[in-house]
Amino acid sequence: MQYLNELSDVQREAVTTFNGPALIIAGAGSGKTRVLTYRIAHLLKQGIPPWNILSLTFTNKAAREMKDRIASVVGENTAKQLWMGTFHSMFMRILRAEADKLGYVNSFTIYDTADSKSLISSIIKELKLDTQAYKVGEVLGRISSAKNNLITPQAYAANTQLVSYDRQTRKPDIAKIYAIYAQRCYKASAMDFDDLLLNTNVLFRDFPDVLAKYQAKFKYILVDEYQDTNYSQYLIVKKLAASHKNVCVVGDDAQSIYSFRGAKIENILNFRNDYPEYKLFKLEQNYRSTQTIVNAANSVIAKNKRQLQKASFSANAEGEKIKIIKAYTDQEESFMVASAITELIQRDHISFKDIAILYRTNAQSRLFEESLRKRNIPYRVYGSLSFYQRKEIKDTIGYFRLTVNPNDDEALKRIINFPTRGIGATTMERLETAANEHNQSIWVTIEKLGEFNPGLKPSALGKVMQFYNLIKQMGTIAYTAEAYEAAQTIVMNAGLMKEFKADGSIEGITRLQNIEELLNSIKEFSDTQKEEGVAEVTTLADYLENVSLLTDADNDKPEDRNKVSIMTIHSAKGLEFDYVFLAGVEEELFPSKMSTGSLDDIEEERRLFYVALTRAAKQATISHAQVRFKWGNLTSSIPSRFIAEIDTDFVESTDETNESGFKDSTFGYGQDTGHSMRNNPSSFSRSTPHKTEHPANRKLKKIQEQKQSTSTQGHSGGEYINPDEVQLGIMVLHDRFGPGKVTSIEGDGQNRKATVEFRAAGVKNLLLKFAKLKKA
DNA sequence: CGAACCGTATTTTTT
DNA sequence: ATACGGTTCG
Repeated sequence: MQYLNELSDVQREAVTTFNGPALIIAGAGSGKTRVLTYRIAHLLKQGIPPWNILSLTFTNKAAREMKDRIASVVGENTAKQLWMGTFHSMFMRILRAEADKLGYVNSFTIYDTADSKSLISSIIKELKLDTQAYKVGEVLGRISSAKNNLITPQAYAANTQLVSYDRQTRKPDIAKIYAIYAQRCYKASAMDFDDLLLNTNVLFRDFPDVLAKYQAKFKYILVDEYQDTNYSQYLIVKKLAASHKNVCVVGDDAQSIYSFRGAKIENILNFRNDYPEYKLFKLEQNYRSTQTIVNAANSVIAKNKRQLQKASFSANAEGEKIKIIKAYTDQEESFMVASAITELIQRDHISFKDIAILYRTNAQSRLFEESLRKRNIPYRVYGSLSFYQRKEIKDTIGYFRLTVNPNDDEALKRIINFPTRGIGATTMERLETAANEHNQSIWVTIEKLGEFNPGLKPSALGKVMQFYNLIKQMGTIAYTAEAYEAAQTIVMNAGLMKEFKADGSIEGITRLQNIEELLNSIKEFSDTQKEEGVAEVTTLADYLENVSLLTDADNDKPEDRNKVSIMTIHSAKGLEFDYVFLAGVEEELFPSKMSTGSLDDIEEERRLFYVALTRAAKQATISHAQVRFKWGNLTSSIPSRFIAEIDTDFVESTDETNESGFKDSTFGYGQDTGHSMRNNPSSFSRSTPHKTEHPANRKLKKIQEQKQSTSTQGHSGGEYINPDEVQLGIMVLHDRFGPGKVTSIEGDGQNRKATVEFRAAGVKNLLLKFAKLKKA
């Protein structure tokens, strides 16, 4: 039991006490993963067969890494027989085995968010509802949260609270949409992400013998990130553990950041009620971060009301204080962060892989990409647009999906006219109407054209039949042929290669490369399957099962191993980096504008901030900008309240920094608001964010107003700028410290772009902003 | 039916 | 700004 020596006392206790319910409260960096892996290794060493252990993680990546670590203790052969993965992937596996009981084919499709949205959008149009009132994302959100709380369409319609809420928000027909949506998914033999959990609950509820089977199978259950489980997940675990109660949950209430997805922090708070005989283990020592970082993070999270008692501490070096980068604009922020990274690399010889830039929203990634690229710093962006969400990949996979499950209407609608084969809107509308009338998929409708009689024109009919035969002929190979060959054949026969090759543009070439990458990944997948002896022949159907739940983070390429990581804080959960740059820490961005409504929302944002800080092992740097481009407009921002909430002992203070951690000497908008920031620094931090408009912004707005009014040209030298007068070197667009100088003009006539350079006080002379000038 | 054009909404976070 | 959806013209 060599591994037991590598653990602290509490950790060892948590590893070796393996019977009965256990709650492990694991603060950030407390060696949680280590405890989980050793606990499982320990179970295996006790002679528990791996297939009796169910271990649920938050991401595929976490599962993979944990499996590897367990393999190094107990051997690969044992480790790979563990049931270890995300809730979604594990219960998908069970649902595929039991699909017939719920009336699905076992090759059922997984609808991703895009599929769900597209289906909901067509239902809204079908019902002739106001698309302004019924926003697809919102409707999906309502449906999703209903599902996560195990509320069926019938139950939804009968739930007075939900219905009256919908009525109040002028969306009385959500129940109806939900019902149709569920029905359509069902007839397409498709499940969305939430269905994987919902249907598992249905399965366990309606088939007690099936539940009993899995209860007996999974003698030991472990759940990671328990604070981020939703009701649906909670209930699955509860049911499975009901007889033996060997359930070990690990989590940290301070890191609960997924309530928008239905996660219930109560699950971890209420564990003691469900299992009164539970044992509690508190892992409070942070082995990851410096004392400064841990103390700083603690000082912020202390502001939250709802939390379990826990004293997180670090015995590591004190470390450097948290740095604050105050930038004038978002562009400058990215520039300064890139400079700081360059310095780390050149002066301190830090590896790229030990550095991360974190932010609140994906949209912030672009500027950092640009500034890193300019300095030749290799980086990898996680999240944003995943490989699998690229159009060409979705189109190609659409063919695979349709051949595996022809009832997959969303796939069919996606590709029936791609590449274009003359099947247009009218034809599709007729087919869909007929399909809906008979409550069948579009595919079945095509098979029964004679019977359903959608009234297609002869020419359309011919084209539809041609498409039908194409897919039909591919259908057989999807289940029989080797995945890679099948994929290649389909890509060729569908005319996809021809379509992609025809486009010689840079983007077109990238698309082609992406398709090749997809095909390679299929080959890789079936090779691994063969090596592991999973199956003799890996079919396309097998591949699809695997790919449907993959995310961007799962697509790790070897060449990405030493790069700076750029990602949202949410995706950084569970990761750690020596140096963390936390960017865009401004009011309305972080905390998000959407989350400033209620105390609960703010507390979740604060937990998110806590997660962000505690990703850093050696040093955290926080940056914020005063002016940011948002929807093509300059908007001014004030530093986030969270910066002021950090105990000042842990924040680096420069002579320009006041006690709340902000420089007060740079850009105040005193002239506009009537009170200068310089005289009143506290108004910067705590008070409600007041909208002070940046002078440059005001000027820009005027230009836009002018653009819209066809009559006035504006007067030169006055408040308006006459586009015709914008020439190199002239001064336009005042900021507080004076006018900006036009340094370059691109394009001509209607679409000129002028680059205007400002000189901001105390800040280097580097601000570049442009105004798009159109002739009125 | 398809390409080109125009107007509008978009930004919270993800399995 | 950009991407998407809707409309219009060929």
